[in-house]
Amino acid sequence: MSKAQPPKSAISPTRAEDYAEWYQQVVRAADLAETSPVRGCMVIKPWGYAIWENIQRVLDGMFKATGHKNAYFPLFIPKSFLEKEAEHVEGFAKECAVVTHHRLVAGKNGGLVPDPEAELEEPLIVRPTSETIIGAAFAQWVQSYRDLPLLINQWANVVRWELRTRLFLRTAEFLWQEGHTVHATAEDAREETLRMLGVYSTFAEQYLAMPVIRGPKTASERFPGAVDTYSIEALMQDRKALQAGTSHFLGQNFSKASGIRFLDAAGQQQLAWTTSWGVSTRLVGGLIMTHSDDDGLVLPPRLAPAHAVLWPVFRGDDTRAPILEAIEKLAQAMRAERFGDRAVEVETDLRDISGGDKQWEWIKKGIPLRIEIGPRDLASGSAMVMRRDRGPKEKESIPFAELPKRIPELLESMQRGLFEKALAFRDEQTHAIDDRQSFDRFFTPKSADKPEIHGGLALSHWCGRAECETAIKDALKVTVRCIPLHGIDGAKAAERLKEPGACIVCREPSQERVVFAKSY
RNA sequence: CGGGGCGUAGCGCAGUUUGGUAGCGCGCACGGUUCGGGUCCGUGAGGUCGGCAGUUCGAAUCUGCCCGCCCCGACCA
Repeated sequence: MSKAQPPKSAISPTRAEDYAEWYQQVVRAADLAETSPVRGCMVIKPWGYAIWENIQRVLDGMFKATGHKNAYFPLFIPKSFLEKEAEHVEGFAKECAVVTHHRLVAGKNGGLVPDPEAELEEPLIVRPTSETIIGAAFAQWVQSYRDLPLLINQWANVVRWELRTRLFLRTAEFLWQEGHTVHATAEDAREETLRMLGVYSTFAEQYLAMPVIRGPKTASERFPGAVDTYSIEALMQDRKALQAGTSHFLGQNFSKASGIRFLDAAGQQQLAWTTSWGVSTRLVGGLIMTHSDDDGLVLPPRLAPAHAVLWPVFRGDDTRAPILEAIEKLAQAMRAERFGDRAVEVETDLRDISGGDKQWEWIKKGIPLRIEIGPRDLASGSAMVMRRDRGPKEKESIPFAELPKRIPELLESMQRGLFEKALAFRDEQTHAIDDRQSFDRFFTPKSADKPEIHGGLALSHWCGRAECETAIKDALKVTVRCIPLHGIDGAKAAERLKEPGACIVCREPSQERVVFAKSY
């Protein structure tokens, strides 16, 4: 075979060539997850799961800091529970896994079949979300206004029988947290809904380095059974929006369905007000699509499973021992430093494989810092430091004595740089569009057969009517992502929201712009 | 679930039209070589060709049914 030329990029195809395929290759090359023998379900591998663990750790701290406690509820939901809230049923019925038997027996042609004798009296649903089963518990727990607010979170897996799945972005089973709270008044519940939206938004921007727009969804995009649904929306590099977290004000719908009542200070029985909110392993997909490049995964340092990897470069046996010693010493010194809310985490890679392989493997895994020590470094008392947010061959020589102390600063600058880059990208792809013709052009690819990356966020006027929303969706597959609450960060787009105009479809008057985009 | 594509070694593929019982590259193991870099040479391990049934002396190859994956739609976090 002809001599293998190093490819121009470590991931093939590139983002521009085939974004969907690029995404899958990044996931694979970084060893984050793989498909499993179970339809629509993924195996999350250690490097990917460690990202999720970091997400969990940080969010869990934020939930506790806002007064929430963790609990755990059953995986199974009796069918009758799900039937209690009309809109909820309609929303989830079509994607539920159902358990009907509790025993298997040998079948006629070998193998196992459900025992007809062991059919359940009432089928159990594998939870697609837990409002109803948690509501039943809450009805018992809440008796008095003194029991409120009740602030509970659960870390769990849920199952939604999706027709088309993609690793992390949409899987049949996914991991998430779901917060469920009960309040004495509508105001308290609304405040909680927005508080948690704020927590998600802070987390997305400070940890995932993923700028988000927050605001309420339109009626058609609401969670089944919610009075109001709020979301954080992020823009991916293919210029499609990703709903990265949701927070719902459920009004009294689920209290009514589950009988969550309490006696107020005046001794009157009242229906409670509830909320729910959640983020899932989808955040990992969002992280990947926000920062990664044609060489693979790029990890924001705050959530990276490890911050740096050290490896030796040998040249002859006489330098071996002192280099290994220097590696170990430097790793220890680095581990004594802190970055954000945890110790600096360092891997050492002493595998006897070629330096090039090692280099590219860690690039594809997205580790923030790669550090190597060879004979020349040893002689000069320094190490070569390479950053994942710079070119693969850019190196900086830093003396051993200074390096550990500089790690937090380096990581911080990378974290900030990733956010700023993502923000600048979003700003570039965000446009105020006022006429339908420009709107259509914006969302129509030049090549129909093999659509190139196109579109972005359109800030346009909308009259608020569902039929105009549907018209856009049917024509262009573009939807209202949300109605921004606090404007949008980024210079150009910021001040264009709260101004009067005419609906992009029907030209009826509108008081503010909303965010339109194609989405995941 | 509709349209399209595809299932052959861990990964990427050839072989299927013209049936004769499996090959290439990468990866993996070992030896050497090289090494501030995705080395090069050699040796080797690894496959019930998605599954079941049929046609046939003989099936990766032909026929039927089923399963799964990917892309585009509908649905959705």
